[in-house]
Amino acid sequence: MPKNCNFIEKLREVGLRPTKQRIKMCEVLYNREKTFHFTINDLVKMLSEEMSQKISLATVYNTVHAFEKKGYLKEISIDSHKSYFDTNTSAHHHFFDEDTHELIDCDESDIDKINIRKNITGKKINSVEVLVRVASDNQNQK
Amino acid sequence: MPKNCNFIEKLREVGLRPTKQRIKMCEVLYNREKTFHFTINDLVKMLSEEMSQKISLATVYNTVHAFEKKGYLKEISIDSHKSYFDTNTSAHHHFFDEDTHELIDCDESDIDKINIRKNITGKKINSVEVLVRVASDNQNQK
DNA sequence: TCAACAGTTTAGAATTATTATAATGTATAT
DNA sequence: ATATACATTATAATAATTCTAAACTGTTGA
Repeated sequence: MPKNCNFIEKLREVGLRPTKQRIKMCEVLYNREKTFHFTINDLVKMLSEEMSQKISLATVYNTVHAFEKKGYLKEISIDSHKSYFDTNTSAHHHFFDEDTHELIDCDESDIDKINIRKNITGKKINSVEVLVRVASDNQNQK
Repeated sequence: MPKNCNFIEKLREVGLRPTKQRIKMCEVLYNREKTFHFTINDLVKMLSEEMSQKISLATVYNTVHAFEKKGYLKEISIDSHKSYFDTNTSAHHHFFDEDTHELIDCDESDIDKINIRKNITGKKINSVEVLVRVASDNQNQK
């Protein structure tokens, strides 16, 4: 698929140089049907599988954060030990499966709009995010 | 205040030995009007100020996690870089001030009850938590 | 009361995730 | 084509957390 041209343009639009590594990352992240969630570790694995030459860990970190800053990726805080990222950058909520450590998107229709009545003086709301933790029904429940 | 007896009993009830260090931690954490939020770092500082002898960092980690497992503390995920804990273990939501990195409790009345329409087969909901990120109104907004 | 044991604490080493550094490489505008 | 500014790389550094093994201390039962 010659989608790379799109990525080159996309990168250029937001002021990122379309380097080999960034284009490869775009392919891995965005050349797919659905958005998905990953940790840096996941991504490194995916990249090293897809690429002939290896990619530096530092580059993956830098590029992911560059993408995040530009709004290509969203970071999700669930677990203080790992950073999860989401290629779905729109405002949405998540389920987190505590058994498998898997993140699942909530559709907009899954949760009612959240109405916040409290106001912190001098502060504006940047985001409102719901995290629903789920686990297997029968076994241990925490 | 001779509240220590309560702590000794409380610890015993959940099967934790009432050692000097754990009792001290109970005092620092629960001998106060209001519940509060802290990071391990905060707690180490508070403890070293209050105690004559120093307490090992490893002990603080172990004991905090022991408390968490027993339901004395709740961990809150906000930031992948730091673990925040809350002495308020009831289900409630939070504001996070991105300027000061301060956590603020939501009263129950501040947010409507959240209704989740999606069901993950075979999984039960363990918790539903809302995090509202706020920041200064005028300056940078991310 | 006291010995023995199991659970705890401790300091420091190890681990893990992440970030900084400095040299080398490369995309871009001229 | 070339200079320059930005990227990438390997490695070192840092930060938070966990592990380890030895010393210590509540607890239990004699």
